[in-house]
Amino acid sequence: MARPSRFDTDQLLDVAVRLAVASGPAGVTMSAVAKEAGAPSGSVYHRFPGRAALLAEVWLRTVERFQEGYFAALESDPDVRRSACAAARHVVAWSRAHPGQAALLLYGAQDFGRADWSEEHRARADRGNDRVRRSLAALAADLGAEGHRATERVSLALVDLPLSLVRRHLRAGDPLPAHAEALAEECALALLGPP
Amino acid sequence: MARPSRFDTDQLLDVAVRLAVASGPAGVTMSAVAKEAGAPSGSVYHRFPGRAALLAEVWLRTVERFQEGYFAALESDPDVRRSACAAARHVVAWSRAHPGQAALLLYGAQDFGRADWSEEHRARADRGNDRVRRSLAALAADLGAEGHRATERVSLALVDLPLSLVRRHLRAGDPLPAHAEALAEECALALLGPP
DNA sequence: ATGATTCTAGAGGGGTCTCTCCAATATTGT
DNA sequence: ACAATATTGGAGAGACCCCTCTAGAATCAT
Repeated sequence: MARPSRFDTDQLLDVAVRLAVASGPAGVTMSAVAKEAGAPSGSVYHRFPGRAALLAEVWLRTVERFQEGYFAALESDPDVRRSACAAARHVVAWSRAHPGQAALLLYGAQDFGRADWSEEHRARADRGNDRVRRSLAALAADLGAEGHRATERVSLALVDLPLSLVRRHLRAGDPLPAHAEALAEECALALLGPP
Repeated sequence: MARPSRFDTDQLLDVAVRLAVASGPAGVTMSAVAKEAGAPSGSVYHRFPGRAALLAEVWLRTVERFQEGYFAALESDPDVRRSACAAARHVVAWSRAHPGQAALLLYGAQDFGRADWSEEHRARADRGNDRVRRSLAALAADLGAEGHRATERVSLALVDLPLSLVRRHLRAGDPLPAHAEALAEECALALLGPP
């Protein structure tokens, strides 16, 4: 029904990921993406109405890809503690498998200009965040510890701490060591407390 | 011996901190600092040879101010576990006392353009990092657990996890809750394992 | 073939930022 | 009073970036 595209959305987003890894979110400019993809700026603006939309899409695509497996891990086992371990491991394993996108995950939505996003993009981000929050609260409840504070501790164990482990190595430039998944699991179990 | 300065270094760095909190490291531009301080750009360039130097100074000043108390906490008690608790608490307490500078601490040197820093600035950053690494390794040894992996776990307990706790609240925009220090301490103890 | 549609292609305006440069100015030591 | 000096004050060049706009090319449906 029309001319075929030489530069499709995913391809441009891949370029954006590379640029963000190399120079941070600030390095993801419309002209940098165009140059790196070998495309004229017009093609980039044809796909994305502006820089804010590009940044939103690259962030949301990455987060949603990560969360897909994360949710699966969180409900992977009838034994809640085993699910928790799977979730902690998933953070590390996914980062190992996708080091570029993992580097993005270490930033926050704010670093990708959340304040300038469209209403839809913000809603999409909130949807994902809420889902994570609810899943972690449910897991905390299943562990027998309810309340805001217990959920906070579970979040630290299954999200922040594994991410910190990843950050520590990616920031230093070296790949994740072989024992990283095991370490994330041990730490998560220690934080969840005795059964 | 000369005309008195209307804009001294610390004053300009304070402005830089405010800008970084508001718009991230990318918002710390020479012209933004000048405008926010009510100074002409020439005055800013008189204090700092360029933007890289300004970013390095604002980052290093913040980190060094934080580390000052952190080292004291790490060696505050003959009982190693008590020192560890003090260190974990310090991260949260310092962030509570200095929310602006704490927001900077959640970034990394790379976000402040480390790649463009002078040799001196980089050496200064390395010196601080090495000192932290050594202190944590010594503490790990005192706990009876030696080796790379034990040090990594101690670092997670006494640096990354308390920082994650701070990040979680600052990113959301709310102040640190009253129980934050206690939570950091509990989590740190859980990660260090049984005595 | 023809028109409709989708996309490429890139020039250029308007803005911001970094950094340089020079004149003006206020203070101190003598 | 006067020279020395550290600093202010700001204009402006050059680079980069965001975005708009127009022209044309490639494809599909009829």
